[in-house]
Amino acid sequence: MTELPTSPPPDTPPDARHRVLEAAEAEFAEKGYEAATVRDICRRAGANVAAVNYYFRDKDTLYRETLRVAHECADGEGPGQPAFEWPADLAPVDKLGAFIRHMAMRMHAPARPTALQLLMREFAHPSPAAQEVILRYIRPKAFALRGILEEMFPGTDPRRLLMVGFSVIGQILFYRQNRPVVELIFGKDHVDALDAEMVADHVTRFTLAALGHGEPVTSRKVVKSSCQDG
Amino acid sequence: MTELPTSPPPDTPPDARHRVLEAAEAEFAEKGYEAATVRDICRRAGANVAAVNYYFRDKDTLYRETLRVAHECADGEGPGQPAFEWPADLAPVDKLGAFIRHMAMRMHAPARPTALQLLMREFAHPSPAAQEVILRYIRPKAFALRGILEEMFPGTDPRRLLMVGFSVIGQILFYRQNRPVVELIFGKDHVDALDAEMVADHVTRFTLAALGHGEPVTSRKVVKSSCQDG
DNA sequence: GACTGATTGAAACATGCGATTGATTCGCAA
DNA sequence: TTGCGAATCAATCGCATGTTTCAATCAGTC
Repeated sequence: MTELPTSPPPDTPPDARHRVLEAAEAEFAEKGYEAATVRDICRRAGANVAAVNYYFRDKDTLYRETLRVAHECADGEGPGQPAFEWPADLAPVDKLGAFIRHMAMRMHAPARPTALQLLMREFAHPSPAAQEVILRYIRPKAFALRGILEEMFPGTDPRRLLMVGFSVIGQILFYRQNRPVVELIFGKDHVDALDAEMVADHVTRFTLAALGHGEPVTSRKVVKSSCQDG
Repeated sequence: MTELPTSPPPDTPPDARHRVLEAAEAEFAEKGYEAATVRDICRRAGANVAAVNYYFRDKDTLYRETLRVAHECADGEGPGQPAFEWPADLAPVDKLGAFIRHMAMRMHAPARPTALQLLMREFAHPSPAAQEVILRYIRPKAFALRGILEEMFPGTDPRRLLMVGFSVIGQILFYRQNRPVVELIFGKDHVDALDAEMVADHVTRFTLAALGHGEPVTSRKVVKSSCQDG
């Protein structure tokens, strides 16, 4: 068990270790752990097959490390830092709206798409290596949402608030987790038309209406400007 | 390319072909296509490795066939048959409630758990072999929901109704697709406490409130009688 | 009982995988 | 230049996988 070489601080041009790490992120995200091969990863990175053994110990360690940096780079938030920072005097209702919009944006146009793709894969079928990542990545956001809901409805049954939170997150995640199926059924065009802004707006209104704030979603009609559909 | 042997009608005790098919369903559902091996499948089926080549051509064909029967057995509905059949004079609002309850039940306690697990795996990361299955399995349900919503809100912008449908399905699917993550964050006990009945009830009230029917979800508090509330 | 086709069994084959080796090259200080 | 550790490379090893083979066994028929 010798010491593994680590990369220099990120001021130099991308060295082999970084290239392998990025290639691994892409390959693992696209194909999953089993289907991705170290040969493909190294070919993609322009490195030799031995690099994965030289910089990381083996495929499994490479995967864990890839998962770790993906978690750190998925969005700009480092671990321990507050997940969201609004003006503290913001009304709870507006906090909820900001939360929804924030999450919808992050799901629709993440800072690092392949990283999020990899994490989503882990969330669907968590490997034993993913527990820590899951806890650090999602837990704070879940608790932030719960805090908002508790602020909005103090004294409400926790199970109810839990399910309300799930309703919020479930609505947003749907567009991410089931996009291929939705595109297959309704056509890619109709799905692409639903950008992050529309989704965020809809989920916010749908949720607030369900919670007794604002009017029902179907009361006001969408203004059909130039978009063609019946 | 010779003819593949097919099974006799299902009146005989489970023959090798059926056993392999069932074992394949379980293995593919648990591990995914790549990680599942034909050796494990055959060992689980109590059959020889050659059986997969004898009854099916190869692993890929076995997978497609497994997917096909999983689609047929996931719930009692055959292809072409109407996905839902209520009294036609049921009020649209009640149809929506029935749809939600039906789907929540099917997701929470499916007739054939491993089959649904396999299908959900395909929905998350569709393989080229899954398109037909997806179209036949989900499409009718999606259209049924859309029909209900159109009936409830005639003349509403289709995109809006589409997103409303996604909100409904997203809420329900969340409990299925993200159960491991939720259990990890909030604890298995708290999640197990949310049975299909509670989920169906919550999603129905949440959705109807968002659509202007019924009171907001947080207006009435849950009566914590013993454990199960009505 | 002997023939025939369907089915099963154990063994082997070919391939691609992850992992490893040992030589070679590179960067750079002495 | 020389020397030395870091980094890279082609080549290979052991192994698990999907697939194939072919003989053995079974069920039914004549």
